[in-house]
Amino acid sequence: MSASADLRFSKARRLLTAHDYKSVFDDAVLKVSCSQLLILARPNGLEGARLGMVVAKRHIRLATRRNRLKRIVRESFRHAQARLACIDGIDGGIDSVVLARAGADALDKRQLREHLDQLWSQLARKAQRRFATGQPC
RNA sequence: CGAGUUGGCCAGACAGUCGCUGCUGCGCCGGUAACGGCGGAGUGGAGGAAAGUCCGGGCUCCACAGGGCAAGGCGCCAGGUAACGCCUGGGAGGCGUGAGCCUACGGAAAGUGCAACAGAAAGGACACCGCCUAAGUCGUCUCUUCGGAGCGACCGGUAAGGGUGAAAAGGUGCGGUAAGAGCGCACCGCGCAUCUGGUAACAGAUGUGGCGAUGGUAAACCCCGCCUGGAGCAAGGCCAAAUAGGGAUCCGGUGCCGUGGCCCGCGGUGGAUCCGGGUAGGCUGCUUGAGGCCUGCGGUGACGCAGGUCCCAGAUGAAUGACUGUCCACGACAGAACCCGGCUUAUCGGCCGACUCGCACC
Repeated sequence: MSASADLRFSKARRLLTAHDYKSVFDDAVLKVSCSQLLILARPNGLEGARLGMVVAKRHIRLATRRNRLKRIVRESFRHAQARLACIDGIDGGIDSVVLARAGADALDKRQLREHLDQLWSQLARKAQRRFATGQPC
């Protein structure tokens, strides 16, 4: 099957351990954001993109709102992952961590999806500019 | 029909597509195997509060002879329960026309404390304005039938009335009296005794006391009775890379270093295996339970007993979502994290049962 048709989101597509998260935070060469969200990312050298999330209780108090936000982020990543899996100049996909800022739960789901889709496009373009110039990773 | 009380139930529905996760088959790959990975199928997948973490248990580890003290909690009576601060039934007091609702509801004749302002006085009544002048004393007063009478003062009596206050020392009425007073009586209240009903809380009746015995406050100290060891699933158990240091056994026909003039010896150093240790990580605990539903029986009820039947989340960077369409009442509060029983708080609406009041009609 082709990567572009793959909309699944198995465990191979997620950051699972504290190590995975730490390596993204320590080497976040890519960064895109809006007022409610921040995405840090780096190439992972693996086949396919991976997603992690940090939604702090400090910023979003209610568990229901946190769950809702995570679901929306996962869903948008699921649809956007093909763009992050094959980027010119990178051998493999990129790891991303989505951080929620205070007020992220004030957006409705449609607004959130729009913001996220924009951010994923920005991230793909940035990655392409950063690495397509021949700079090895 | 309207207004209300109370008990219980539901928590948008359906279809399609794309996803997540537990379980059970299937196929392929790796592996001696246990098992792991990938693909695909079927099937299960948040709540009435999952919440607050306020109580009570189970479970686990630690501690523990017994008794006392301290500290904290609870507090009408009886029952239910694994247990409770919960629930049920009953009593008492309060609220409501009523159905019903509310109550931290033990003790103030063991002690200590507290009560602003007002008021004379706030706790063994010491009376401010009043009321009274019977008994006693006095008078240079008035009258006199010469016995006294009146008036005034003193000595006193009193707690009816006024006023203050949240509260003023039983209440109301009649008698009584100089005026008054449980001083006497009737009824009510209160205390005590006996009897009756009730398991009891308590209620009723009768008698009795004469109420200066016993004002309030114990979510003030306190007293009495009962209860309570500590920590929590990051509990606890198992596997175990790495790494520090450790123990045992074996191996070189005994190397190297030290001690020494040299040999033996002694100490250190090497390799292998095993033990122990336990970090990262993984597994387990982890969902079959004081379990749900149905029927019958016992009980006013909470609930209990018996039989039948069902298996109904188990994630772990953390699963229930997204999109499209149709319909309607246009969808609130809100997300399991070891598990139960409660309480409390949040909440759009809807459904069912029982009962009360008002109006209309028969």
